[in-house]
Amino acid sequence: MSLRHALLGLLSDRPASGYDLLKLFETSLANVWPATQSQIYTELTKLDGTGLITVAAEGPRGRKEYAITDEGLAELRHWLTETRPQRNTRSDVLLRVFFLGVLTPEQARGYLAELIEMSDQGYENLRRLMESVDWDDDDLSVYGRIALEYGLRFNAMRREWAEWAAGQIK
Amino acid sequence: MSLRHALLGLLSDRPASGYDLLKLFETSLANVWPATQSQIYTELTKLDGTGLITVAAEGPRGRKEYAITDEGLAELRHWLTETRPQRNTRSDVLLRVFFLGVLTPEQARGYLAELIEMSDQGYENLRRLMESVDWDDDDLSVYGRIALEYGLRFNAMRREWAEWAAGQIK
DNA sequence: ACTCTACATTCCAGTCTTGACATGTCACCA
DNA sequence: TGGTGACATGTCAAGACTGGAATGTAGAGT
Repeated sequence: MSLRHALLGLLSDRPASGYDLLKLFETSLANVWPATQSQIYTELTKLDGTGLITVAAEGPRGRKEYAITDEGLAELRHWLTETRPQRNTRSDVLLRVFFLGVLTPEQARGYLAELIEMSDQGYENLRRLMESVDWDDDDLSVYGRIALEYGLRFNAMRREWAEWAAGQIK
Repeated sequence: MSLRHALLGLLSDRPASGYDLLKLFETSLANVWPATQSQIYTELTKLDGTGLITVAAEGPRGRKEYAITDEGLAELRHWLTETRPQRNTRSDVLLRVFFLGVLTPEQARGYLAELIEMSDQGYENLRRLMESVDWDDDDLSVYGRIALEYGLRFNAMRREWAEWAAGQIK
């Protein structure tokens, strides 16, 4: 259950409402840990209930601005330092590769060609994002840029692999 | 819901029991689409119910050997050719990177050092697997090797990225 | 005869996730 | 004043996933 920690992480930077957080998920975190609106609001209510966050202010339109508590920050630090990432990564993309044998070689190469295109687009999107953001020196900027670099390298790697793979067929 | 297609894919190679499939998931597919025993048996029952697979033979100890039907094979091909992979990939590893700012630089570098080690171990495990399997010319061998190569490149990429990232801190 | 391991399946409670539906408010502009 | 779009939250059903408990059989070795 890392959604909890994703929310704690975002709130550790600054207080925010559910709506704010939803926007943050749609932009910065979308590639790493997608979450829907209903999930976010549900989890915020739970976090509030367990005292890891608290309603710091209320605004117009029923806006509730949540802030992380000391307890929440401790939980976030604990997650970062004491627990190992081990979420089994599921890859829709790679799963299909295993079964390309049921298709014709042409179709299989077609699938890999789509992956190449997908990787190129992913790369381009991230490159544009990299340029559009004006990076500060604050923590989220530094580590956001590091995560973005990961995305760039990942897409480049996948592209090259898909090209190599297409050459392996038949 | 790709577990369904993972099972169809494995059964397209040869008939198998739930137990056989569980073993296959534990070995070959574990890195790509992990599934638990209860999930597999539940899904097999559903697939049998919708006619995509059928009980081809019964063996000792209540063993039920499932085989893919023509309808199932059609569904598998449809999934491979007509639907685009778009499963949002969740990355526990990368999510943490976003929030390393709440730690000290030393702790953050410590996390990246663990990622380096994790990547090295992943690489080594796959390299050993690559050597231990005696690869045939059949489809699952060809595409299994291609998927394995992906894993090797992925781990190498992640290692290099983590090294670079550690240098970016502070 | 006995025991142990691998084989083999079924069921369940609880949680996570998806994709809606429902409801209402504020600010701006025409 | 009326309409629109962004702001803002809450709830629900259905399906996916986790982790475990329960149950039993066949075969291989001692």
